[in-house]
Amino acid sequence: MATAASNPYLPANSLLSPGSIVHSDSGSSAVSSGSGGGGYRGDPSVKMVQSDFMAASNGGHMLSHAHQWVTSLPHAAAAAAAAAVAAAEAASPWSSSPVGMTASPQQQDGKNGSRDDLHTGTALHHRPPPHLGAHQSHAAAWGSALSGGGQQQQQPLLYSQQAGGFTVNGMLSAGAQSLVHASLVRGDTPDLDHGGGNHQHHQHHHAHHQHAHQQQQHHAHAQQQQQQQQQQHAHHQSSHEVHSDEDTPTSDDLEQFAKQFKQRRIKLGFTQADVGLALGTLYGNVFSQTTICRFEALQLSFKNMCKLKPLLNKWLEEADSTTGSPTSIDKIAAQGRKRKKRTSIEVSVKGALESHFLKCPKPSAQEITSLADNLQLEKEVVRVWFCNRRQKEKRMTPPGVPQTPEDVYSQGHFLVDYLKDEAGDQRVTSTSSFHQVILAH
DNA sequence: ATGCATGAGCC
DNA sequence: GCTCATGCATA
Repeated sequence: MATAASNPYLPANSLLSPGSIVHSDSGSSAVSSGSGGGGYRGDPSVKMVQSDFMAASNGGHMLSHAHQWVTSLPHAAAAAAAAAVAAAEAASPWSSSPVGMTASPQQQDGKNGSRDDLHTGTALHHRPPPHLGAHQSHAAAWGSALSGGGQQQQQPLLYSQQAGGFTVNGMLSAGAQSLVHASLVRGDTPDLDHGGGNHQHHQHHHAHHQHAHQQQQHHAHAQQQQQQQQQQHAHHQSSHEVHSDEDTPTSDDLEQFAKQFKQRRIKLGFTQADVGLALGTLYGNVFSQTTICRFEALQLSFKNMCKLKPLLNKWLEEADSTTGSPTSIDKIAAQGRKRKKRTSIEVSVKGALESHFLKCPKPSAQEITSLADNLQLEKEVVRVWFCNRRQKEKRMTPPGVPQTPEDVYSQGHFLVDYLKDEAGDQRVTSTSSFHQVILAH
């Protein structure tokens, strides 16, 4: 169905003057980031024409006409692929892991280690969280993170400034809570763990499983930092591993942590959004509900998970230590980032896209163009769709795959089938519990 | 919880 | 133009 044709977002920033700052390259765009421009939502003053924005932000290519954002597609030409879609949606090809320590996900590779503020608080990594008692079979780690060029980029640190006063210490500064307006503590009782639909708390056993080595042999890469030895040590400590925030966790660690994190978070009565904001006020990096959610669901890349874990871990510690303290949360105005209205792609069209994706995950510009033409979608929309589709496949947890063994069976088999991939990419994942279950099955 | 989108950095 | 981290908007 067509999305609203006109969508006047309200840019609060100074940018987007059709004639002044038309930059066609991303490199020079100083548009976003930094200097909280003020939320466009809260400032309904300016209106702009979408086409202008379009021309300015996307390499300057013009659309056929003004409101081309409308993406509707009447004919259901590719309805046949619908089934495939469903399947593919749920299945995410994982490769098996390289066991051992073949891969070492480097979070920020050396070349552009500009992201320092991440470690602002790393100094106080003290008490190891009381977690992890369940299982541990970190035989392998995800090797996925071996990017050829290592193009890690990091956020330009937005909103680091907080209006003096609204947040004391993120949201849980012990002792300071009194002066905080405890307005928004979710009224829910602090000891419900059904809260936001959290249901999977049981742990399953994993059989140690390590197979199919799939080493990354992209091209010669020589930058290597030592950071994975710790896990090997902890390996023979049959009780629980003791990883400090510095080392590289295994996928099991992450899985464990994510689960525990979610549990604690809910117990403490915080929403994902709260946490995201707290991280911002505590460490200078705000994160959205989306990100927290994806973290908990392991829907981020391994590298990304590794990067966020320390932050969340510290938040957890804080939160745990200040039990029962009401906290404050404030909205920090969203960035003045005018977005194109989300295009809603029809199911039938998605089906078509899916089938194409299965055949060719990386269509050429030309193919994209014709595909877009056939589906009557904007080329850019199609391009982005493929990008997102590819990205989705690289996540830790295949979308829709539940964490419980039972559920795994129901849709597990095709997980295995999709264990294919094109050449250059090795998103090696390894032993994640359910994966093993499937294979063992 | 997720789909579509933005943008930095790389090629 | 791609990847990757991330998020607004929405189902």
